[in-house]
Amino acid sequence: MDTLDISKLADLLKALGEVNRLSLVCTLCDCKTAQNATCLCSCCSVDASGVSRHLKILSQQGIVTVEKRGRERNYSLNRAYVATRLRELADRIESNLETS
Amino acid sequence: MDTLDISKLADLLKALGEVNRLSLVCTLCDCKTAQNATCLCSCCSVDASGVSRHLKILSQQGIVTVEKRGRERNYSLNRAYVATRLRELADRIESNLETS
DNA sequence: TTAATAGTTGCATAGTTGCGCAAATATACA
DNA sequence: TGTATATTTGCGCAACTATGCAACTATTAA
Repeated sequence: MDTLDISKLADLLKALGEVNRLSLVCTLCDCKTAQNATCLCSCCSVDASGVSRHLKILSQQGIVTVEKRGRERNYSLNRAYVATRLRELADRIESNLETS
Repeated sequence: MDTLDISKLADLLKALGEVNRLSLVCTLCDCKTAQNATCLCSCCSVDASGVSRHLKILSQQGIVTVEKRGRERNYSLNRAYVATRLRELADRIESNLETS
Protein backbone atom coordinates (compact mmCIF):
# COMPACT_ATOMS: atom_id res chain seq x y z
CA MET A 1 0.00 0.00 0.00
CA ASP A 2 1.65 3.21 -1.09
CA THR A 3 1.52 6.66 0.44
CA LEU A 4 -1.22 7.84 -1.87
CA ASP A 5 -3.48 4.91 -1.04
CA ILE A 6 -2.88 5.42 2.64
CA SER A 7 -3.78 9.06 2.36
CA LYS A 8 -6.94 8.27 0.42
CA LEU A 9 -7.96 5.58 2.88
CA ALA A 10 -7.29 7.93 5.77
CA ASP A 11 -9.67 10.43 4.20
CA LEU A 12 -12.36 7.77 3.97
CA LEU A 13 -11.89 6.70 7.57
CA LYS A 14 -11.86 10.30 8.72
CA ALA A 15 -15.17 10.89 6.95
CA LEU A 16 -16.62 7.89 8.79
CA GLY A 17 -14.92 8.83 12.05
CA GLU A 18 -17.24 11.60 13.12
CA VAL A 19 -20.15 10.62 15.27
CA ASN A 20 -22.89 12.46 13.38
CA ARG A 21 -21.63 11.28 10.02
CA LEU A 22 -21.38 7.69 11.25
CA SER A 23 -24.93 8.02 12.54
CA LEU A 24 -26.03 9.12 9.09
CA VAL A 25 -24.28 6.14 7.57
CA CYS A 26 -25.84 3.75 10.07
CA THR A 27 -29.27 5.23 9.45
CA LEU A 28 -28.83 4.79 5.71
CA CYS A 29 -27.70 1.25 6.47
CA ASP A 30 -31.14 0.46 7.76
CA CYS A 31 -33.00 2.01 4.84
CA LYS A 32 -33.90 0.06 1.76
CA THR A 33 -34.65 3.18 -0.21
CA ALA A 34 -32.78 6.45 -0.63
CA GLN A 35 -33.55 9.07 1.99
CA ASN A 36 -33.69 12.81 1.69
CA ALA A 37 -31.72 15.15 3.90
CA THR A 38 -34.67 16.35 5.96
CA CYS A 39 -35.55 12.79 6.87
CA LEU A 40 -31.92 12.14 7.79
CA CYS A 41 -31.85 15.17 10.09
CA SER A 42 -33.68 13.23 12.80
CA CYS A 43 -30.83 10.73 13.29
CA CYS A 44 -28.22 13.20 14.35
CA SER A 45 -28.00 16.19 16.58
CA VAL A 46 -27.33 18.94 14.10
CA ASP A 47 -29.52 21.26 12.08
CA ALA A 48 -30.25 20.95 8.38
CA SER A 49 -27.21 22.93 7.32
CA GLY A 50 -24.97 20.70 9.36
CA VAL A 51 -26.53 17.59 7.89
CA SER A 52 -26.08 19.05 4.42
CA ARG A 53 -22.40 19.61 5.07
CA HIS A 54 -21.90 16.13 6.54
CA LEU A 55 -23.65 14.54 3.59
CA LYS A 56 -21.45 16.51 1.24
CA ILE A 57 -18.34 15.11 2.90
CA LEU A 58 -19.77 11.59 2.74
CA SER A 59 -20.54 11.97 -0.94
CA GLN A 60 -17.11 13.45 -1.69
CA GLN A 61 -15.63 10.30 -0.22
CA GLY A 62 -17.89 8.07 -2.28
CA ILE A 63 -19.66 6.80 0.81
CA VAL A 64 -23.08 7.95 -0.33
CA THR A 65 -24.61 8.72 -3.69
CA VAL A 66 -26.93 11.64 -4.26
CA GLU A 67 -29.85 11.57 -6.62
CA LYS A 68 -31.56 14.82 -7.37
CA ARG A 69 -35.31 14.50 -7.44
CA GLY A 70 -37.28 17.70 -7.65
CA ARG A 71 -36.33 19.88 -4.75
CA GLU A 72 -35.09 16.92 -2.78
CA ARG A 73 -31.78 15.13 -2.76
CA ASN A 74 -32.03 11.47 -2.10
CA TYR A 75 -29.06 9.82 -0.47
CA SER A 76 -28.20 6.18 -0.56
CA LEU A 77 -25.30 4.30 0.89
CA ASN A 78 -22.67 2.84 -1.43
CA ARG A 79 -22.70 -0.37 0.53
CA ALA A 80 -20.35 -2.41 -1.62
CA TYR A 81 -17.75 0.34 -1.93
CA VAL A 82 -17.55 1.13 1.77
CA ALA A 83 -17.67 -2.50 2.87
CA THR A 84 -14.94 -3.40 0.40
CA ARG A 85 -12.63 -0.66 1.59
CA LEU A 86 -13.13 -1.68 5.21
CA ARG A 87 -12.58 -5.37 4.45
CA GLU A 88 -9.46 -4.63 2.43
CA LEU A 89 -7.95 -2.92 5.43
CA ALA A 90 -9.12 -5.66 7.77
CA ASP A 91 -7.55 -8.27 5.49
CA ARG A 92 -4.31 -6.37 5.29
CA ILE A 93 -4.20 -6.02 9.05
CA GLU A 94 -4.79 -9.70 9.63
CA SER A 95 -2.59 -11.01 6.88
CA ASN A 96 0.14 -13.21 8.23
CA LEU A 97 3.56 -12.36 6.96
CA GLU A 98 6.40 -14.70 6.26
CA THR A 99 9.14 -12.12 6.44
CA SER A 100 10.37 -9.37 8.75
CA MET B 1 -26.17 -0.34 17.06
CA ASP B 2 -26.87 2.22 19.76
CA THR B 3 -25.56 5.74 20.15
CA LEU B 4 -22.79 4.70 22.50
CA ASP B 5 -21.47 2.05 20.14
CA ILE B 6 -21.57 4.50 17.26
CA SER B 7 -19.63 7.04 19.28
CA LYS B 8 -17.05 4.46 20.28
CA LEU B 9 -16.67 3.20 16.73
CA ALA B 10 -16.35 6.76 15.47
CA ASP B 11 -13.48 7.28 17.90
CA LEU B 12 -11.75 4.19 16.54
CA LEU B 13 -12.20 5.28 12.93
CA LYS B 14 -11.06 8.78 13.75
CA ALA B 15 -7.88 7.38 15.29
CA LEU B 16 -7.26 5.42 12.08
CA GLY B 17 -8.33 8.34 9.89
CA GLU B 18 -5.20 10.42 10.18
CA VAL B 19 -2.57 9.83 7.58
CA ASN B 20 0.45 9.55 9.87
CA ARG B 21 -1.38 7.28 12.28
CA LEU B 22 -2.62 5.08 9.45
CA SER B 23 0.98 4.90 8.18
CA LEU B 24 2.08 3.73 11.61
CA VAL B 25 -0.63 1.08 11.58
CA CYS B 26 0.32 -0.08 8.08
CA THR B 27 3.97 -0.22 9.04
CA LEU B 28 3.13 -2.34 12.08
CA CYS B 29 1.01 -4.48 9.75
CA ASP B 30 4.14 -5.53 7.93
CA CYS B 31 6.13 -6.30 11.04
CA LYS B 32 6.12 -9.70 12.64
CA THR B 33 7.65 -8.41 15.81
CA ALA B 34 6.87 -5.41 17.99
CA GLN B 35 8.61 -2.21 16.97
CA ASN B 36 9.90 0.62 19.08
CA ALA B 37 8.95 4.23 18.56
CA THR B 38 12.27 5.34 17.09
CA CYS B 39 12.04 2.66 14.44
CA LEU B 40 8.48 3.72 13.67
CA CYS B 41 9.52 7.34 13.22
CA SER B 42 10.82 6.59 9.75
CA CYS B 43 7.40 5.71 8.35
CA CYS B 44 5.77 9.05 8.92
CA SER B 45 6.60 12.67 8.50
CA VAL B 46 6.64 13.84 12.09
CA ASP B 47 9.31 14.04 14.73
CA ALA B 48 9.66 11.71 17.70
CA SER B 49 7.29 13.69 19.88
CA GLY B 50 4.62 13.57 17.23
CA VAL B 51 5.05 9.83 16.80
CA SER B 52 4.83 9.42 20.55
CA ARG B 53 1.55 11.29 20.61
CA HIS B 54 0.09 9.38 17.67
CA LEU B 55 1.05 6.07 19.23
CA LYS B 56 -0.61 7.15 22.45
CA ILE B 57 -3.87 7.80 20.61
CA LEU B 58 -3.61 4.44 18.85
CA SER B 59 -3.06 2.66 22.14
CA GLN B 60 -5.91 4.52 23.83
CA GLN B 61 -8.18 3.17 21.12
CA GLY B 62 -6.89 -0.36 21.57
CA ILE B 63 -5.34 -0.37 18.13
CA VAL B 64 -1.84 -1.05 19.38
CA THR B 65 -0.41 -2.57 22.52
CA VAL B 66 2.65 -1.21 24.26
CA GLU B 67 5.21 -3.33 25.99
CA LYS B 68 7.82 -1.61 28.10
CA ARG B 69 11.25 -3.08 27.67
CA GLY B 70 14.11 -1.21 29.22
CA ARG B 71 14.16 2.28 27.88
CA GLU B 72 12.22 1.25 24.82
CA ARG B 73 8.52 0.86 24.23
CA ASN B 74 7.61 -1.84 21.83
CA TYR B 75 4.43 -1.45 19.89
CA SER B 76 2.45 -4.17 18.24
CA LEU B 77 -0.77 -4.07 16.31
CA ASN B 78 -3.89 -5.62 17.82
CA ARG B 79 -4.70 -7.25 14.54
CA ALA B 80 -7.73 -9.26 15.57
CA TYR B 81 -9.36 -6.41 17.43
CA VAL B 82 -9.03 -3.84 14.66
CA ALA B 83 -9.93 -6.29 11.89
CA THR B 84 -13.00 -7.42 13.80
CA ARG B 85 -14.27 -3.88 14.35
CA LEU B 86 -13.80 -3.08 10.66
CA ARG B 87 -15.51 -6.27 9.52
CA GLU B 88 -18.41 -5.73 11.89
CA LEU B 89 -19.07 -2.38 10.30
CA ALA B 90 -18.61 -3.79 6.79
CA ASP B 91 -21.08 -6.56 7.60
CA ARG B 92 -23.61 -4.13 8.97
CA ILE B 93 -23.27 -1.94 5.92
CA GLU B 94 -23.79 -4.82 3.54
CA SER B 95 -26.52 -6.60 5.43
CA ASN B 96 -29.66 -6.87 3.35
CA LEU B 97 -32.76 -5.74 5.13
CA GLU B 98 -36.25 -7.12 4.75
CA THR B 99 -38.04 -4.07 6.09
CA SER B 100 -38.10 -0.30 5.57
C1' DT C 1 28.94 9.46 38.28
C1' DT C 2 28.66 10.92 33.63
C1' DA C 3 27.13 10.56 29.02
C1' DA C 4 24.15 8.62 25.70
C1' DT C 5 19.73 6.91 24.21
C1' DA C 6 14.52 6.36 24.20
C1' DG C 7 10.52 8.36 24.94
C1' DT C 8 7.17 11.83 27.00
C1' DT C 9 5.31 16.32 28.12
C1' DG C 10 4.51 21.52 28.25
C1' DC C 11 4.05 25.21 25.44
C1' DA C 12 3.00 28.07 21.56
C1' DT C 13 1.15 28.18 17.08
C1' DA C 14 -1.09 27.38 12.79
C1' DG C 15 -4.62 25.16 10.81
C1' DT C 16 -8.90 22.50 10.83
C1' DT C 17 -13.47 21.23 12.27
C1' DG C 18 -18.25 21.32 13.61
C1' DC C 19 -21.74 24.24 14.63
C1' DG C 20 -25.96 27.55 14.38
C1' DC C 21 -27.86 31.33 12.26
C1' DA C 22 -29.38 33.92 8.46
C1' DA C 23 -29.49 34.56 3.69
C1' DA C 24 -29.52 32.56 -0.77
C1' DT C 25 -30.87 29.16 -4.23
C1' DA C 26 -33.87 25.82 -6.32
C1' DT C 27 -38.05 23.65 -7.07
C1' DA C 28 -42.99 22.75 -6.59
C1' DC C 29 -47.56 24.20 -6.35
C1' DA C 30 -51.67 27.17 -5.57
C1' DT D 1 -47.23 35.40 -9.86
C1' DG D 2 -46.50 34.51 -4.70
C1' DT D 3 -45.71 31.08 -1.13
C1' DA D 4 -44.05 26.90 0.85
C1' DT D 5 -40.55 23.40 1.04
C1' DA D 6 -35.76 21.43 0.51
C1' DT D 7 -31.21 22.27 0.53
C1' DT D 8 -26.87 24.93 0.25
C1' DT D 9 -23.72 28.59 1.39
C1' DG D 10 -21.42 32.60 3.86
C1' DC D 11 -20.12 34.02 8.19
C1' DG D 12 -18.29 33.95 12.67
C1' DC D 13 -17.12 31.44 16.66
C1' DA D 14 -15.40 28.09 19.84
C1' DA D 15 -13.20 23.91 20.28
C1' DC D 16 -10.10 20.72 18.71
C1' DT D 17 -5.82 18.88 16.31
C1' DA D 18 -1.29 18.25 14.63
C1' DT D 19 3.04 20.05 14.85
C1' DG D 20 8.04 21.38 16.31
C1' DC D 21 10.90 22.74 19.83
C1' DA D 22 12.88 22.47 24.18
C1' DA D 23 12.89 20.53 28.54
C1' DC D 24 12.04 16.66 31.06
C1' DT D 25 12.11 11.56 32.89
C1' DA D 26 13.80 6.95 32.60
C1' DT D 27 17.07 3.67 31.50
C1' DT D 28 21.49 1.88 29.95
C1' DA D 29 26.25 1.60 29.83
C1' DA D 30 31.04 3.46 30.07
